[in-house]
Amino acid sequence: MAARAIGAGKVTTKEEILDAAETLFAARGFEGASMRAIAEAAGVAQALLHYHYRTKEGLFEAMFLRRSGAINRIRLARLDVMSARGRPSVEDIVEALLRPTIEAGHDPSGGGGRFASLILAVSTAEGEWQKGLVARSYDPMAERFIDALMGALPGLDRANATWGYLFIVGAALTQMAPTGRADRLSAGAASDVDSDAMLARAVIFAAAGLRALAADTAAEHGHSH
Amino acid sequence: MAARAIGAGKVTTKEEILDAAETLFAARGFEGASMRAIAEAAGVAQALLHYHYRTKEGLFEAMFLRRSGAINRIRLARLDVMSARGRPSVEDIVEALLRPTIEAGHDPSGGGGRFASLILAVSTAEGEWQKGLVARSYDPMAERFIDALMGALPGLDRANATWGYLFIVGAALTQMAPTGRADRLSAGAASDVDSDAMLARAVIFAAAGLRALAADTAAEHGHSH
DNA sequence: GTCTATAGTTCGATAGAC
DNA sequence: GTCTATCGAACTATAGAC
Repeated sequence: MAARAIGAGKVTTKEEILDAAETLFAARGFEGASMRAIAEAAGVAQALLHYHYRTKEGLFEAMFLRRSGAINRIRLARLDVMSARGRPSVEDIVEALLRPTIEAGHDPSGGGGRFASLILAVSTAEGEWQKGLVARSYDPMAERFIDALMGALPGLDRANATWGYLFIVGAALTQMAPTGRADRLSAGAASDVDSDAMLARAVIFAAAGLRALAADTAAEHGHSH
Repeated sequence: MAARAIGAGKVTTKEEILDAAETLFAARGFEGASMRAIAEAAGVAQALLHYHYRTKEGLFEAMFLRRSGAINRIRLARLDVMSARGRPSVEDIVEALLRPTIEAGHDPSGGGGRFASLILAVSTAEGEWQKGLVARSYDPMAERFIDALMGALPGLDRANATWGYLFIVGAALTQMAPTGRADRLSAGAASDVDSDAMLARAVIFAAAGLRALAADTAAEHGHSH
């Protein structure tokens, strides 16, 4: 039925503009997507984009915060539910972290699985406003998940929990964009279209990696003290 | 003395253009970096870029293939040396895969640690010529490392070895770009400026993740047959 | 809130002198 | 091989009618 995953009520013009912006920014990058092309994709005049979002930068920020906010609310809600039931496992935490972004990719209104590319582009950009956007959007959520990882793995210190968190997000995000590389390199045995299979592997991979980092931390502390 | 890491002889104008292109493309992306800005950074007239590389796309390809070729030659040479001495460990394979890209980041002539962002941008771009560029540059090397991983971990099938390879590359590449996120999220306990510390963690994380994927493969085959 | 029209800038690429 | 000068197209953003 393809119900909208963001916003409950009627689809406004402002949201249609954000949808078009998300698709085009994800496909062509910030500089590669023009206001003209976004306006055309949204079926409105170009001047309307400036009326609603002032500048191209403003439009990008609004688009980015809408999607990242929706994803992070789901992530934290799942973490809260799990924590209320007792101490969650590493696997549960990793799944709560990764699955909402994958499911956002299934949302037909949005970038169609390409929001992951957008996050990567923004986080590696050099512009100050883009670094700030990443920090505002993701740091509070990231800190909560890093804390949760330390809670699930006694012996994992903050440095290793942070590395682990960043490794997991980097590993998963780079596989969410539909590049076709998995299919080609595995001769069809793995497919980046099958995001559920990817997620299952990522959880196994990440949980084992985190446990190894925790064991290494404990070993080092044992040696030096 | 900051000797050049690419090319042995005198620094030609063509190479100076490639150096400037690498820095600017990495910092601002393909559309964000203009031929004007690259020419100015290289200290030559803009028309000279077109004389040597025909189009902006041609310049980008030449720049990308120079650096990726240099990195991949080192990777494969290390893998060959290790393989000649016996069966290399998972840790050795992962280190041979990741360290050359980190060391390319130390090369003062190049993108200064930002070539990693460039690889991420190209691999997640939608353009056909960019996907083709990634395939030509990296697939043959990737296949050799996937084979090596399967050789080091009996029980790891091709699908899991491919996922593992892609997870490792994605996890490491996203941490090589100097975003400052590690410092901020860990309150200074981890730093993305210290690439050696990052590499040590990445090797531990990746090796454990791969072993877990191998164990899972074996368990599945045991169940279903 | 939405449109048409356009100002002002920057872009990739080429012509042609040296 | 390197330069200056410039063309034509595309860009962001705004003015002003409805």
